[in-house]
Amino acid sequence: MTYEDKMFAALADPTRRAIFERVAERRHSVAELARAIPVSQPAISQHLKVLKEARLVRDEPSGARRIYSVDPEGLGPLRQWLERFWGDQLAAFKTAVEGRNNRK
Amino acid sequence: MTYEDKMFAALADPTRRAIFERVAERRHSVAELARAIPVSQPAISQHLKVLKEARLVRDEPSGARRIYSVDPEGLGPLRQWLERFWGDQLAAFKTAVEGRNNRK
DNA sequence: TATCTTCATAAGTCATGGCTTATTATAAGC
DNA sequence: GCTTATAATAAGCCATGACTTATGAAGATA
Repeated sequence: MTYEDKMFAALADPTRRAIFERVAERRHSVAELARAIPVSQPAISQHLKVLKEARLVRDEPSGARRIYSVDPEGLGPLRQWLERFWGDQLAAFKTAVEGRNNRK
Repeated sequence: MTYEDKMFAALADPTRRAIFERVAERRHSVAELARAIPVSQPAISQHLKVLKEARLVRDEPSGARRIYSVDPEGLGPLRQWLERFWGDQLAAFKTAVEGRNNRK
């Protein structure tokens, strides 16, 4: 599975996106996330594992805790993917408008 | 389920992304997509339904065929979501670098 | 009208994924 | 050293989702 696949798959789950969004805001320990989000601690750990394998978050030990933070370059591939289509989309919009006009 | 949820879920599947990418390039009929992508025609239709409900593609009848094209504004929400984090990501990168420097 | 094409839907199968509880490992604090 | 806190992993459950074949509806073509 490519990283692109993993990234899209990781962001597909709402709970996991919620975790990512919190981590993006500021670094969190697992327990903090488990307190903030209504799923069990193991569920949080499992989601973090998926996010980590998609290179969206990093982790760092801090005593008994493990601090998760955003991988700074994590969303790069998503941005690149999006930009591949952004120009195309504008072009498509243009031709769509033109098509509508021609049809009249 | 919100449109944001639907959009991320729709883009999570590789086959469905492949369909979207082809449709983004140029408009396709269902049969064309079924010829190009190694799944059955019903599978294509099912994927297109998901993409349509996520507002990523539009369809238009053309005789017995049905032509699918990109919804010009379809990726807008994804772009907005991404931009929410892009600044944060750069900031996080900055603080990460600073943290590394301070630690030395 | 009869046939062929195109596409959507129905129904069923199978794998995956998100969740839980139970358990274990490691570090901190008394 | 013992207990408490933190987090990862294991095992199992259940819903969802991606696919298939079968079928039916609607338009094109003869």
